[in-house]
Amino acid sequence: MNIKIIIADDHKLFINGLKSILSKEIGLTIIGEANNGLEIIKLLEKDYKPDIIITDIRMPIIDGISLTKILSKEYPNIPVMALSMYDQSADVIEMLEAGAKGYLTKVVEKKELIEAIHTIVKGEYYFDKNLPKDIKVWYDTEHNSNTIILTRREKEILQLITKGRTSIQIAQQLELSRFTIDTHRKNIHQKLGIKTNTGLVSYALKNLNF
Amino acid sequence: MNIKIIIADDHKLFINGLKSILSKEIGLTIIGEANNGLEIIKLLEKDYKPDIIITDIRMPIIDGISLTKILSKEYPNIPVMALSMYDQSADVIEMLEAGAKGYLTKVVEKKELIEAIHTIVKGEYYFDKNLPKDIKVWYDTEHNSNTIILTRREKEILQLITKGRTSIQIAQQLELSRFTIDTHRKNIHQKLGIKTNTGLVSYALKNLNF
DNA sequence: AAAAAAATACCTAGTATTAGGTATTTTATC
DNA sequence: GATAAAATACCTAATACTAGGTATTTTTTT
Repeated sequence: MNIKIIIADDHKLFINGLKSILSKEIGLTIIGEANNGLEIIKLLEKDYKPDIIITDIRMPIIDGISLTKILSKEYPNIPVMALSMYDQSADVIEMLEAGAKGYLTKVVEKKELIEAIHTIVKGEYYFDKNLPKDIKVWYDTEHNSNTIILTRREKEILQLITKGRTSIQIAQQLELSRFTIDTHRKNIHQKLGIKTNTGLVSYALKNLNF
Repeated sequence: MNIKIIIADDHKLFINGLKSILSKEIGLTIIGEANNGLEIIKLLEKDYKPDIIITDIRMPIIDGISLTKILSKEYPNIPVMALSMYDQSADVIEMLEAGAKGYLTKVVEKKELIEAIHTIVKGEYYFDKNLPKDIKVWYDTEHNSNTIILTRREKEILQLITKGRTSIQIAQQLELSRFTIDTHRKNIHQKLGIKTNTGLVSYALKNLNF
């Protein structure tokens, strides 16, 4: 499988370096590059279909964090990996909260970069080994990407959402309050990092057994 | 595959007859019966999961047409087949507009009944061969179950809906008015007989190539 | 038995979808 | 060139979802 990549960084030299590294790899193709977040969005609107977006955090016009927030809402199926100079927890956490699936600092070597890309495209997440290790713990408990950590109730409700039921219908069927269903919904959103109903259906049909 | 059936008819004798016929068939199980539409809904709320619902049109409390309207909205994945004494076009069309996937008159023989059940459970539709033949033509052009009769624009919009876009986002992307998108949405709803966003995603992922 | 996790319920406010219209313009097809 | 089909746009009102909370009870785990 050929992995299609878009890179965003305002340091053009860095993009060039990355391109020369990645273009030599079999199975990786850079289909687009951008110097800020807005350009990424424009590429996607032009129907570019990357398997992963690699982005810097600090960029003009639309920065990496804002970009990731937009992408994780509008293009939930395209994973974002941060590739940044900064390794402060605050940056990392902001990026991950925005929806990024991985975080590398620019000191990583080629091998780790490629491993990270493959890991993220597979649907898992990846953290730079140099990052403060509480980050991984935090992410695991907060998002938990791979193993489905939905509770029994949450799975039940997700299944009903997938079948097209509304919150009120689910509440009636399970003899619960509408508010309870909405709370579960929000928890599901948070756990899966998916914030829309349609995204949930899409996720459930692709990843779960229903 | 064992097909689970629920039957609704206010003629208890008829239900009994149907039961005795169907229960002898391998692969068919009647998991519930009801004497009116309301009872069907109650069964479903009790978590009965039929693969098909066979219903009469005229019934007390909630009639077959109202029932079908409710079901096609709340349980869009459970197909409804009408089994009725009446073969007037008006009845048939009302039933089909409500969302029924097939229509048999009670004069059909066992063989055709069983064929109809299998056909509908497969996701196709079925019409009694005795029905006025303009019905089938009407249904084909109106709903068109098998071939996708969505226009280019409609497909494009459905694809964006499946990706989790809102009407406003789609409007921005295609440089159209939000109202236009909503109109297309409604047309898609009507053509596919699916009235919810989640249902559309579900349909698109299962039946279309995206 | 205490702590943690899961499930429950409520609130407000904003945004989005659904359902019921009507109506004009553009593009294909006959 | 006429007709039909597709695409466009607008309106109102109701319903549903999303996002940000808080908070209690029940169940499980340690």
